[in-house]
Amino acid sequence: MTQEDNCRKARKKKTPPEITVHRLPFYLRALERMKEAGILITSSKELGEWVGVSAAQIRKDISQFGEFGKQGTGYHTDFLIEKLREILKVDRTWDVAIVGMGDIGHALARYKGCENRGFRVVMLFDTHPEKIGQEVEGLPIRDAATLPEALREANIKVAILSVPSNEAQNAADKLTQGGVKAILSYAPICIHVPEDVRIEYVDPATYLQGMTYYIPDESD
Amino acid sequence: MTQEDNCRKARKKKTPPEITVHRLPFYLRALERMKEAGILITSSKELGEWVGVSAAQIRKDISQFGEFGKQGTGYHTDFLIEKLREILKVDRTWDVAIVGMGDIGHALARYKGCENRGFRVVMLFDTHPEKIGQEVEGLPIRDAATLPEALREANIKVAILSVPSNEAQNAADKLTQGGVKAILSYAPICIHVPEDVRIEYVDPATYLQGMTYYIPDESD
DNA sequence: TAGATTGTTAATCGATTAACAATC
DNA sequence: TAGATTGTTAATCGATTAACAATC
Repeated sequence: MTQEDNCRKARKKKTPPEITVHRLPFYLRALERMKEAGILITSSKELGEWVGVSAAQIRKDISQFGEFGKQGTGYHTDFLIEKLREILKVDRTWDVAIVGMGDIGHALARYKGCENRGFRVVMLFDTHPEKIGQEVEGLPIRDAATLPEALREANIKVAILSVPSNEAQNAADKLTQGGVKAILSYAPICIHVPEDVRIEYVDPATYLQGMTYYIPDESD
Repeated sequence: MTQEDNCRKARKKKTPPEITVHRLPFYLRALERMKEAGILITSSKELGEWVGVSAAQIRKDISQFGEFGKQGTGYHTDFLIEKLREILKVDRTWDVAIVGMGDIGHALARYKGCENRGFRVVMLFDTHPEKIGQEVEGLPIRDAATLPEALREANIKVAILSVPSNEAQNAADKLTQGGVKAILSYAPICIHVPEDVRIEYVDPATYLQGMTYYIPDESD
């Protein structure tokens, strides 16, 4: 396929749906585990089984971003990992700030699960005077009042928000003022951010409440 | 509307889509905050603004479960809160077990954000001998080998899974053996569970990776 | 070549939105 | 009564699945 063809295609194709982009990290993680397991080449069928998605869905999703497979063969695990990392922009390491050093904030500051997956916690913030100055994992907790400037200076684009609900909107405003473009919020409320800022919600209680609906009432 | 009408309707109506059920906890949380703010009556429009959803969506979602509003008036905040709690089955307190007492597990054991929202952490488990026996928030960390029996005895239906990826499937199997019907997993991999068990994934790195895609490359 | 699997198109399915009659 | 807002229906939009030609 020539460059011209690629161009024509890119023009014709719509931007990939958000729901597709959100599945990519799962594909990436499964492929990394496959690689660890020594699987060098895989198929949409096999990958689908690993991530709990249909083979057609996998192919459709991946093909939105290019032609990374080979007919009759499948996908080279290594190559697809590399491509997905590029697409998701986790072929680099993003510096991350945590705002709100309660239990969740503390845990995330210590958590190593985001390392090697594109993220590194580099700054911690809180508003409580008694917390400011304390160290967690070698990082000092800074005064949240200094947020926008500190983030801008350090060119931080990604933040985790783990403050109480009633402080969340205010803290998010400071984050966006500081140039943050992606926020992971542990507060169970809708936060309003500018168009070019993404926000995702991961409050555990919210998720649990969505599951108890399906638990049948006691009758066993 | 008569009881007969209600019955006929219930028969005709399909079971509410999962995506609707998953929005309900957000509605509930917003309504609780409205109540705190002294808002006694609200509308689909106002609630929609609080949760970032269209008014039509709100009405459609809520009407799946009954007629809780009044034309020309809106919804009584208190009444709708009560109804949503019943629907989501969080008008009671669910005992929760945490499996995997790493940083996330520790944080969730201490976290108070799930209380008053239908959940209470009552049991902690880990496989590491050096952790077993330790206390967190007054709860002993138990041997994960005793999982199925302990859960069944205590009639625990809800669990949080915060073990490393490679232990997640195994731990989930023990949970379902113990009668658990809802699992909140912090491991970034697809876990296979029986049909009557729900599982939700909340790995922070996975969510962050879905957002960095949208951050434009440096050019500012 | 025969078998396998992709990338893509068309068909199906489901969710959201718009509109409005019902009614408080 | 006039104004407002629900619950619901029909129209639109988008996502998933099925099927298959292309091709390794």
